[in-house]
Amino acid sequence: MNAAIPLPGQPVRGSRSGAPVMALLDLLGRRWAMGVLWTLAEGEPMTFRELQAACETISPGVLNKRLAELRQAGFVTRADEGYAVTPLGRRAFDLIAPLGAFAKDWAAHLKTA
Amino acid sequence: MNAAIPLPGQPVRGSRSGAPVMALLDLLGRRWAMGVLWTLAEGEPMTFRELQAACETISPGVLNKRLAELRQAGFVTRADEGYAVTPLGRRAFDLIAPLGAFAKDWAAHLKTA
DNA sequence: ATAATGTGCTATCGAAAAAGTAGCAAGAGA
DNA sequence: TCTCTTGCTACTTTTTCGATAGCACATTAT
Repeated sequence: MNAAIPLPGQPVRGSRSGAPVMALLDLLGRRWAMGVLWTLAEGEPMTFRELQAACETISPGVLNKRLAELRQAGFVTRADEGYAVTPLGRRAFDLIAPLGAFAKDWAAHLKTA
Repeated sequence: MNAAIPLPGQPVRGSRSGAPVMALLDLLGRRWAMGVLWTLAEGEPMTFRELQAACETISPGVLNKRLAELRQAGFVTRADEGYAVTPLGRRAFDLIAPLGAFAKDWAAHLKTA
């Protein structure tokens, strides 16, 4: 019934002791988690439906769940104008942002190989 | 029987056009994908069972599947001594490595808040 | 006042993925 | 040959996801 949100210090996937990085990987490794953060960071603030449309194929139930998790993790907040990333969430996004450029190299690499 | 692995240029979660970054987020956003890459990058080369033990709670079926995906994506190879990351996989790891330090800040932030 | 429309979700249900456990085939060593 | 290790595969249960329907509330239009 309850799906616990991975938090540092508690047993999570990959670590019974809840090593912070494993808790983070568990949280961000859930389907759509990084996609939502990525999309929101590029277009905040966004309403629920805007976010849903931007993600193209996400279902409302999953979006709602990911938003709840990201909010509890302190990465996202909800203001009057819609959802936005917190300063902490912005830092997280800044860390995964370079993946964009890398992904292009990766695509090129796959074509060659 | 075969679950397609996300590739740039093909429809993936978050993008019908297969934007490289979305394909990458789909691939790495699968359960355990980043954890396996992380663990392997820190201890390569590793045998199947070493990797399994290092991940503590992964099941062999999932590990096998993630390894197959990561190999097809060009991030991991299999040599005589065991599994290892490719130069491309190393680059990917280098990008997510800063998450380790960030995770500690995040843990501290959650305690304060 | 009433109806129509938009927003933010929640509910439901079948499908897919992951967790947990058993065990097998192949090779090494005793 | 018997045993042990390695690298998986198979199977069953549990969890998560995906897709769709639709409800409560607010706003605007008639």
